[in-house]
Amino acid sequence: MAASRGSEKFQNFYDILYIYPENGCLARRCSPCYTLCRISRFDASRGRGAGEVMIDLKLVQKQPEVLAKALADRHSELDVNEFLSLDARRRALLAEVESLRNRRNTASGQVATLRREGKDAAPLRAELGGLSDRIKELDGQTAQARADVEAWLMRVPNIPDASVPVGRDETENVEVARWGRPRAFDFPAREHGDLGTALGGLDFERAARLTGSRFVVSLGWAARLERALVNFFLDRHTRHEDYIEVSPPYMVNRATMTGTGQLPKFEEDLFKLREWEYYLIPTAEVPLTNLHAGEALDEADLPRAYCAATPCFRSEAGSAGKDTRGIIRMHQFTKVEMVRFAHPDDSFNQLELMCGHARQLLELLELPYRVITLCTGDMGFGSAKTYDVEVWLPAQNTYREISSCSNCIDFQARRADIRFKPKGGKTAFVHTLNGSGLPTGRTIAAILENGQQKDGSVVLPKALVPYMDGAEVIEPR
RNA sequence: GGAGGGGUAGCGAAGUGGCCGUAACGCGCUCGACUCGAAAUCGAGUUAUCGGUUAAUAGCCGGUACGUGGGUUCAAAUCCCACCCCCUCCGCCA
Repeated sequence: MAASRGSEKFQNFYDILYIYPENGCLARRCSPCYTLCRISRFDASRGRGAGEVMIDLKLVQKQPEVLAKALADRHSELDVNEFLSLDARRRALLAEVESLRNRRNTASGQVATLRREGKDAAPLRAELGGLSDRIKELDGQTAQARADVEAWLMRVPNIPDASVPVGRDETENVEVARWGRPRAFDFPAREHGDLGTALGGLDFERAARLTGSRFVVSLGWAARLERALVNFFLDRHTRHEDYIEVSPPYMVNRATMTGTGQLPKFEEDLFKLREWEYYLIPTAEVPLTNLHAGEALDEADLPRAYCAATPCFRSEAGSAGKDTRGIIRMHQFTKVEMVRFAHPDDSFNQLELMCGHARQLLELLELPYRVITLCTGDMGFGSAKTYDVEVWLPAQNTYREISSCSNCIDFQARRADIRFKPKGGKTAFVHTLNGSGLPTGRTIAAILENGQQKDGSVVLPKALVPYMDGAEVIEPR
């Protein structure tokens, strides 16, 4: 299936990997990620690693360039050779300690036999005296070697799907769809921050006083509009689509953040509690995807869909000076998130479906948008394929991201240990998808800018009128 | 915060130092028998993972895993210590 989608550039790449054809999802199951990143399972509820590191090094030993290429397409700084030496050390230690254990186990069995027969086991016991200490010592070294390997693997990004264009940065993303026509203005379109402030709904000054920059206070119609949008979005997802509404924790532990890929690499993007090993969620994707961490779902339960409206907290480290006007980039914003758990054979269909759900919302809100496929250099860490939906913002005279829909395939499922049991087959990792549907802030920005009139009033989309107690227009005071 | 109970395979649950982790028993699942077909019934099968070997995620050999970590022991699901989570009751509290 991936082969038919595959770009020429990736064709070779995936052909190498067509090794495990039994499960019908060739490219994904054969991706280097599958063989490489069989990272230790951890029990999210307990917040620490519980399993063995699971690595199949053979493929990398034979084809180290496979992973190297994937990393290069991602512009990753990771060096495959570093991994190879780390893992070689791990395996050498493992072989040694395992043979010692074997010796101890057989000898212990002999002691038991001798005792049962009433013979003297003392000499044998004396011989085994120092064995456990030596094993303990080697165990420590092995655990460290394993941790080194694991730490390396946790920083390996997901492998791009064959259909993803190879590219350096956002300039090489590919537009795949466009809906609606940007309105022609017979007056200069005003920026949403100005409009919202003038209409008395947005207050940046007081927010800065309460907290700091990149926060906003919504008042009156703006607060009401935010609530209306949350209800409108959730109603669509739960009444017209198959999503189960969730109200999750807004702060989660370290294992949960690791499960979806925010940690260990992106700690600086997160707000962390000082006295607790808890983090504020940057998106509801984190609690929703981890909802089934450590579980094995019924195959019949797939696909399974959840949605949640939550605040999202982001430090926006590294974006100083970017989007300083308006409410495009806040430390806290409210977003409705969609998450889907899919069968590996079905996940790319589910991506199209879910992206369609996000697009539908914009169409109902009469907001022009376009859809782009992110290239390899612009994709998020955990994603194998991402569509960005971009809404038209007249004041910026451009399309801006309002939803990002990603298929993470088995990347997060492996980290969070989310599996399913196929009928008559071995348990396998599910595929996880997530998408915004939609954030309230950027949606309000788009509604204000696209619906503005010459007198500074804003016409609301018809779909929202019932959610706004019948109000059709936001009037200047 | 205090007292008590609990955490074992996909699920429930037995198991108090070696013959019990290819984990009793039950459910589920897979295959088969019976049946026109199904249900019911009967029979058989069914933990995961790491390392080695290998073309192999097939076999075979070995290791590990009974909430997590540590300790005692030749040997730990089992004994000891600490911690986490769940349940019941008490206290406090939005």
